[in-house]
Amino acid sequence: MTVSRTATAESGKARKEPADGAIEGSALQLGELSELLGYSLKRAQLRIFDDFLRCVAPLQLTPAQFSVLLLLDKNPGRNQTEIASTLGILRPNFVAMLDGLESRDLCARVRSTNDRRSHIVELTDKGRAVLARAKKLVATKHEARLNELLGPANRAALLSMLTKIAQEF
Amino acid sequence: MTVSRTATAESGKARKEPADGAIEGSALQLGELSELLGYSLKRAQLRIFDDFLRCVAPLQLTPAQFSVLLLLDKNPGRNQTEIASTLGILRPNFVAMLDGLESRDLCARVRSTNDRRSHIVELTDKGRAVLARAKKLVATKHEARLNELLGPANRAALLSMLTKIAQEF
DNA sequence: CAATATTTGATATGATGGATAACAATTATC
DNA sequence: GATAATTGTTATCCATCATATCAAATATTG
Repeated sequence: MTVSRTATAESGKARKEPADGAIEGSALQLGELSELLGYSLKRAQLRIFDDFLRCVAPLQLTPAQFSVLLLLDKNPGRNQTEIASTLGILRPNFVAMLDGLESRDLCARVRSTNDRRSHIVELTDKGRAVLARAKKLVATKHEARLNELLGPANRAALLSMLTKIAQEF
Repeated sequence: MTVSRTATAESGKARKEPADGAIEGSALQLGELSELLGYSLKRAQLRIFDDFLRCVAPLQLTPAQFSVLLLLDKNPGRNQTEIASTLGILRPNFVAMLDGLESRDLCARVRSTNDRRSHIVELTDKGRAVLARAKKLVATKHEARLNELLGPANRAALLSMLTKIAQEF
């Protein structure tokens, strides 16, 4: 869409009228943009990711990294291809990502004995510990704030619709 | 998060049991990932943008370009900084974007007479025509399909919540 | 079994979006 | 009139995403 982080401007300064049709000094009219679901979707997503980063900042985890750790925890014994594809990450791009996590000793590649081509990706103890702390931060800071804003019922409805779009649209 | 376009894998092939704990051959467990709002948000956003691109493909407009045209139409007489910042685009990045639209004769930069630093960005006639066609495509193909999936009431509720998150979170 | 095809992780590379610093021209402020 | 701020622009960097290709290992097939 567009919809970058903020790109602040309009610090509220005095304007003079421009003689042509525009209402100067005022905020621009979003118009039909505010009815475009994709636009609000993108802006909301950026906000949520920003807040996620803030909440998990002490652990230095991005949303993507967090999702990998979560997946590793729930799915032991899987190889890179399986993990990556489940998250919609292309195999080539997953290599550097794993390198990052492995270099921090959050997970480890282990050669599979069944298929010596593949690397089983395992959570390390440190990875489990970091994941546990991250989960707590996400739950108590990030998701809790969302619950506060929307209310539990609305939050559930929102999640349900988003999942439906992701799966069925 | 992660959440790329598709990165298809798992083309459904025969597996053999791995002797360790994992249930092979089955899809991976998303686990708590399916409760993470940010995750669903990102996946839904990618789906929506993909569909938008498909629907507007005949006009070769990205969501970002469409949002610019919409904004220009509703806000004549504004300069680059105002347009860009409203959409959350950083001024430097908006230059190339405008270049693209201007080279296709969808809009034009006009030196302001009041402030000769700034460029007023105007929709051209062709820009207006393309925008009109784009609006129709978006309404009849893209948004209509969403309405079909969610129902009008749910769609409105979804939009409302996303806007709230974008504005208040 | 041998030949061929496929899969896995990896590398290189390109395209795109987003962010910052710096600059010339212009305007605002003091 | 000197200094500061703003506008559009360029250059540059970083991250994400996508494709082609490769060697090693495995699967398939004749």
